[in-house]
Amino acid sequence: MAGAGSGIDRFRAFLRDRSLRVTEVRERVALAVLQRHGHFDVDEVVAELRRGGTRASRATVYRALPLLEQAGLIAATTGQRERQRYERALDRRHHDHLVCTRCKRVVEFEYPAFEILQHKVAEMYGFLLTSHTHQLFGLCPACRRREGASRVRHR
Amino acid sequence: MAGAGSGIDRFRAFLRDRSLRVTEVRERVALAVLQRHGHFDVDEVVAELRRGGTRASRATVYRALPLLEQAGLIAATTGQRERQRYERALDRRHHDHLVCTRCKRVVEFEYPAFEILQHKVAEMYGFLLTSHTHQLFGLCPACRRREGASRVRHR
DNA sequence: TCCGCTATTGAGAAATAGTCTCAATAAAAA
DNA sequence: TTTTTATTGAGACTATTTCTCAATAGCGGA
Ligand SMILES: [Zn+2]
Ligand SMILES: [Zn+2]
Ligand SMILES: [Zn+2]
Ligand SMILES: [Zn+2]
Repeated sequence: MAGAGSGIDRFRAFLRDRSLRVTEVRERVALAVLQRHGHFDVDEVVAELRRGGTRASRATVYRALPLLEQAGLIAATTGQRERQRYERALDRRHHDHLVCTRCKRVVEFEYPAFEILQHKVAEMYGFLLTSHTHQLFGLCPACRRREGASRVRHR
Repeated sequence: MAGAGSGIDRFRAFLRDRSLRVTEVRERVALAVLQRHGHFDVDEVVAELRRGGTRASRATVYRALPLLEQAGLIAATTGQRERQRYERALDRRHHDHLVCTRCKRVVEFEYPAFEILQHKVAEMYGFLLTSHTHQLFGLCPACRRREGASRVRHR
């Protein structure tokens, strides 16, 4: 298991790869999150940095975390925060959603195996399951095709 | 398949069950959402009502939708909107989360079948899967036990 | 049916979370 | 070292949701 050191290296490589700058603050944030054990949010990172004598602005941390995520150093544990939406449930079977991240198209899918496994997992940990969120994100067929053209996207 | 009528009845029963009042506005909101076909958000409901001559305040609709959800007339299609959180991903295997809605405890689980099925579903619809959110909500063992005592909770 | 109690409503204020602006700073290239 | 330009910080701003409180309206009992 590699430590924070190799994480930093990977992050630097990631930044250079897309001609982003390897900065003091970005490295501090990277070190801070790599030391963490559990789950954390933006302000916890800011606080951690401050404790270590680095005063980074919230905006900067907000900007850094997605980079660390893209570099594979951290993962978001809560989905993408968007406006709450609903749909009719009466007389409809439960289903989950496949969402195109480019055109926002939503496809509904019904796949009972998921629900069965979810209950199995809950049972395994003694939880009484009451609900779940399950959304798959990706590119829909149309956007996949279009994707070939619109290439690299520097920042 | 039962129409909006039986939905209203069910909603009334739900309200009476917990000594909540069956009001004009709540019924209007219920009717509005039961007519809907696809996904919708709060403001779309407000607009729909207004079109039908009912001027309900956004706050009221915000208050009514969770009731309709609890009554089983509608379902939220986006997870629970909460502050974004992260966790270290480097040198960790992917996992999803089981969250206790009472004490907020988080249990991590790793269950490869989910990821395999997710890819299968994506493929089925021609999507190129890039990420997902998958969280299970319920009561953890400790809170389940405690739940026996703390009963009905009137509003 | 009318009365009284209190839940619900409306309107806007407040809270919450995240993004944007822009002048100052600091990487990296030359 | 100089030049170029990405990044930073601080706070303003946006978007979404929740809260506050006076006015209104269900609902149970007389
Ligand atoms: Zn599901
Ligand atoms: Zn749906
Ligand atoms: Zn997963
Ligand atoms: Zn986790």
